[in-house]
Amino acid sequence: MAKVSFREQVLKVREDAIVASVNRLLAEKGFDLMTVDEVAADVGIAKASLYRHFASKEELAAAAMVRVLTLAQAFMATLPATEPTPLGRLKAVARWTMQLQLAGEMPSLPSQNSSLRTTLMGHETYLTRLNEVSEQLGEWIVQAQQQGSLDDSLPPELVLYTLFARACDPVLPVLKATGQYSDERIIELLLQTCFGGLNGAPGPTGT
Amino acid sequence: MAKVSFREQVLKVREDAIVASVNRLLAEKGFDLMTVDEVAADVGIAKASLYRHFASKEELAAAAMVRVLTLAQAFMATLPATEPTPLGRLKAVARWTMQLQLAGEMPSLPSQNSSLRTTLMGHETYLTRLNEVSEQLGEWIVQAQQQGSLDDSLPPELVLYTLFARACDPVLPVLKATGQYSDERIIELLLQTCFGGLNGAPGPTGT
DNA sequence: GTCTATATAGCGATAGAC
DNA sequence: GTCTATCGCTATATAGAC
Repeated sequence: MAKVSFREQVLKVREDAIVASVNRLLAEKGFDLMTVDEVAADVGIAKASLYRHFASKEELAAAAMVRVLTLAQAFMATLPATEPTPLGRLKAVARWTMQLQLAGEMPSLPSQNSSLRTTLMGHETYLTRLNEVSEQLGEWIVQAQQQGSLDDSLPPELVLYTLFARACDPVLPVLKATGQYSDERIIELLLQTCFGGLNGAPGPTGT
Repeated sequence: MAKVSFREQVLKVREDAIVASVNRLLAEKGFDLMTVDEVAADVGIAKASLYRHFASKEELAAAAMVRVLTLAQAFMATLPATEPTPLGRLKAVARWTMQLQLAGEMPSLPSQNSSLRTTLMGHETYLTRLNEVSEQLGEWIVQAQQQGSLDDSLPPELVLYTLFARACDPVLPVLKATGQYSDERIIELLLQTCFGGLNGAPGPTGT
């Protein structure tokens, strides 16, 4: 295992550079508009060389998703030390995803592209990472509901899906485009609408 | 003006059929994956005939958006008779958009496709309709905030964008795909998370 | 393993007959 | 105004030299 380490490390560095480019381009243009030629040009290699590392455009996107999920896992692992409450950790994760989006590093995949979904649903590493992240979040969600800091009338999976959806909420780029708000203010506003809702927390709920 | 009415009415019926097909296909596959060949096949005419009515694929999508916005306007015009409060009207609109999505008739446009955005930003009818709908919603938003039924610390435009975003929220199809919830339940859950937030209304806000 | 050059295919749009 | 047939372009993916 240590024998081929040098060549393999060089390879890994190259592939990391590729995935980083893919990640940025996915965030900037989305999967459908991103072309493999662009990726190759951005990395500075020929397209054919790219296909030596990844079998298809879909595999490139999957690698970028794995990268982001791994980053999320690393961030979540630090939270028990800084955030004492489950709700605090969930909000910290939501804030982290929004910061990623503001930084132009949140890959955006169309929910409808079937060839891409097929690849993702057959991609073991992606599924594993997604599962691990979901498990950890689900744990915190249930704990927050038990503490009464999250609405326990909501199915935990709905809360999970909502957090995933807010990670790529189109409201964020629209707010950003108005130029009226600082990045910090955008994040605070979106956290407010996500967790507190539009009604406002202490006010009336009904009607 | 009355002279050509018959031929023009025939034309209009044909075009309505085209736009209805486009609307359904946009909801089903999204703009990027929808092909003009499919539209022609769905309507039952040749592609060249389609291009006699609409200049481009982007114009087709714009027509579908105008259709939906017009339907929304018609629905909103009925609300003062049935919904006494501004918040009630906003919730009714949100519910209506979710029903449209559940019915498979909410066209989904990518927020990133630039050629499409260019066409939309130059499409007078679309811009007018969009403006009218936004104006009416904005009015109700401000009223609801004044009554204390919507959080008045949120910029009204943020509330507006949020309502637009929830109209095509990806959480809805995901919930639907689990098969665990009735359509009515899905709508209630999403209204709850949108207006009441994840925290739950009477509970603690901070942390 | 990286390159240049090319195969292959799908799609938006149009020509031209009727 | 509708059709069939086709153009022209772009993008994924691959062949083959080095």
